[in-house]
Amino acid sequence: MSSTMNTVGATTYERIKHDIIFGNLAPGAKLKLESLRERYAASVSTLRETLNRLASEGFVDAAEQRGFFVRPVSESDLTEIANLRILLECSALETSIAAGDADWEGNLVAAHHKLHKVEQQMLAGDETQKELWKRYDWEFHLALIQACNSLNLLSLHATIFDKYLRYQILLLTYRGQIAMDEHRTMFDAALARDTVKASAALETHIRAGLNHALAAMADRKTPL
Amino acid sequence: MSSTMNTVGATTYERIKHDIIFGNLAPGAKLKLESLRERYAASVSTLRETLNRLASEGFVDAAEQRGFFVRPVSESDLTEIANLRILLECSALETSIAAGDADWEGNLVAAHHKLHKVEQQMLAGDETQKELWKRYDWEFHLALIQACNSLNLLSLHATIFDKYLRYQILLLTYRGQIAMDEHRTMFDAALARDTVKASAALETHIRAGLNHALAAMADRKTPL
DNA sequence: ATTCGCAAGAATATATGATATTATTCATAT
DNA sequence: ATATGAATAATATCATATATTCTTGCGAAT
Repeated sequence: MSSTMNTVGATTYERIKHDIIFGNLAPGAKLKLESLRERYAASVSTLRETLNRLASEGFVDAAEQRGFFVRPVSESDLTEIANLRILLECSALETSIAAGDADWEGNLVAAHHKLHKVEQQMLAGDETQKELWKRYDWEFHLALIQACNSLNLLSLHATIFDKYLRYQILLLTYRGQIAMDEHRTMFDAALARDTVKASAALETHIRAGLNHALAAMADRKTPL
Repeated sequence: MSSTMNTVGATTYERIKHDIIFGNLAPGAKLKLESLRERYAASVSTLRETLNRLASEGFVDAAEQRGFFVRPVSESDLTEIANLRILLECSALETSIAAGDADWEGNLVAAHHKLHKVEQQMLAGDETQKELWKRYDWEFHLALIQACNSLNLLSLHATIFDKYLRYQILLLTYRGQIAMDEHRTMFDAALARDTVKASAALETHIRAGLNHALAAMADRKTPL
């Protein structure tokens, strides 16, 4: 997420991924290379590189000889993603709490502080902080599992988290005070090294977010 | 894995991935585009597409402006991969056993039969069947979790399985009779819908394979 | 009249070789 | 030994050529 991007490939990758997650590229939309070339000012070859990357991460569908499409959304897919996030993040959280050292604690305290602050602002009605909230939410969840000692796990989790985030953005679901309390519960349990409680709180947190999102998906007038 | 591949990109992807998993491209090796061009008879752009895909799956490391490398191997990486396989595959197995229908059972019986047959041949000293054994082992494990109702989970698992496979091939570890018995135990427990027993057997199976591979890695003269 | 089959043309995806950028190497000087 | 800088090698990017799929329109059959 660093702001200084060297190569064209890296920047267009970040931009397209961002546009998919934030709904600027609608679910199911055809990604015509010629249109993308104008929009992102990159050559076809460069675009194909990034689309192939995004395809293997699951943000894009690649149909042999027929081009690329933004991965569609569905209730079943959202449910799968949420369940996977629970599986991966709870597992990582448990090992992380068991292995975390002073640095881990310090980083976690900082991350929670920043998240808490922006959550209070949003609760007070300041909607302008949405981008920041999303970022601090991510950094808090990452800080929790950072000490899990598995780069492979962290990498898979990061992708799943982004997929989950897309649904959150798409459905504009912010759960306010409740989510804030859940974060606090996780934070306290993690610092107290209460693995079971922290993991349970995390599962509750994600499952509540899932139900909230599924409900929003159900009473949507416009189909996605 | 279909033998008929249309596009150059798809075939080179399969070939390079295969060569990494089967050690024809050594861990850590530099993947120079010009060399690959000769070896796989594809253009630079096409190769870059496949290398980017393989990079986001974790078979290749992409170093900004410095090219591509075969992902190195290490004991810690192997341990991470094995733990992830346990996490994903056990979870999938549990839901699959709970949800599997008659088709699932039928397919599972067939898969186990084929695996068992080739395992007996290998036990009798027929080393020529190694490729087939590897394939049937994969198909058996896939058949077990096929009914888990999560394409996202199956997709992640497939990648992890391949990474685990690379270590198995690299270290030439075949555990003979014991692995055969473990497969039988899982198979029986799955058909009997004994979720707990099946899951425990799977974890034992993977953990034993991990220890076997770690031991082989430790007493290796030639470093990887 | 409507559906189906099929060819010609348009649109699009795939693949290639050429060019521009960036890293690495190696000789030379401090 | 370290630093400097030209020569070399490799990567990143592009514009274009080739192959494939999609669309359209026409005619034949039901």
